Amino acid sequence: MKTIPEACCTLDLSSSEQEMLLGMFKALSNPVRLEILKFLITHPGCITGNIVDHLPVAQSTVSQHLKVLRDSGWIQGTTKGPATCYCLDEEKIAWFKRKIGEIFLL
Amino acid sequence: MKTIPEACCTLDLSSSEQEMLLGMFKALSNPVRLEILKFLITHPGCITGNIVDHLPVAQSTVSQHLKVLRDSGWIQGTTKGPATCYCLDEEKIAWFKRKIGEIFLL
DNA sequence: CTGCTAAATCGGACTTATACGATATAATGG
DNA sequence: CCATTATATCGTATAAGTCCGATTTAGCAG
Repeated sequence: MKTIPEACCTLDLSSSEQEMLLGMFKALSNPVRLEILKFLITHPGCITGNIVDHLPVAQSTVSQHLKVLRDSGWIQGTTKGPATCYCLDEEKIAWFKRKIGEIFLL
Repeated sequence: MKTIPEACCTLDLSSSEQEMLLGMFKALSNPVRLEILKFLITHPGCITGNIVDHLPVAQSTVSQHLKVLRDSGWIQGTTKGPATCYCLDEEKIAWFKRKIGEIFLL
């Protein structure tokens, strides 16, 4: 027999927060993007070309992945002449960690 | 000119840990699965049918998503008669939070 | 303005993920 | 053993993601 259990607690997460979270999870659901993020953790301020040299994929592919990481909030890119310099987006990452902590109060 | 910056730090993450992390990110990269997880946070111990009633998708689809969430480590299912009772996998979630903290030491 | 370097975007083949209905499995009650 | 209830799995159509080479955009030096 199906008995719907009572909610044991509430969970407030606005739809924009949920969308943000979903985007951040989606961005890191790809092994190449996780590798790029790992590389940027140990090599902050790298340019696209450094990342291309470090990975076995084409330049255009890396560029697409960087866009996903930028759009989702994990990294920030700043133009330095003809190159683009990438760093972690510390504010968004701190937000992510905080939200995960709030959602999973174990 | 491309100058490869020095690594500013190390990041030790075994390949099995990385795979685990990737699987957990991948699992929550889908809006239906995020919704299921949210429901299980507020309604621990629900059975599949409760989740099916709560979402606008077919039973077979929910069952597939539950499998992904189980395989990735977010939830645990225990058989209770003909039904399956789902809860968060607190140990794995704690591991996830810890790893995220270790990786992003901001 | 021209040439050079770095990165981004486009177009397309190919792979993977998601959804559904139909069917199979599994426990329980009569 | 048969019917019922609850899930899980299968087959498959459609949608989304990934990759590459080719091209475009953008900054800078001469």
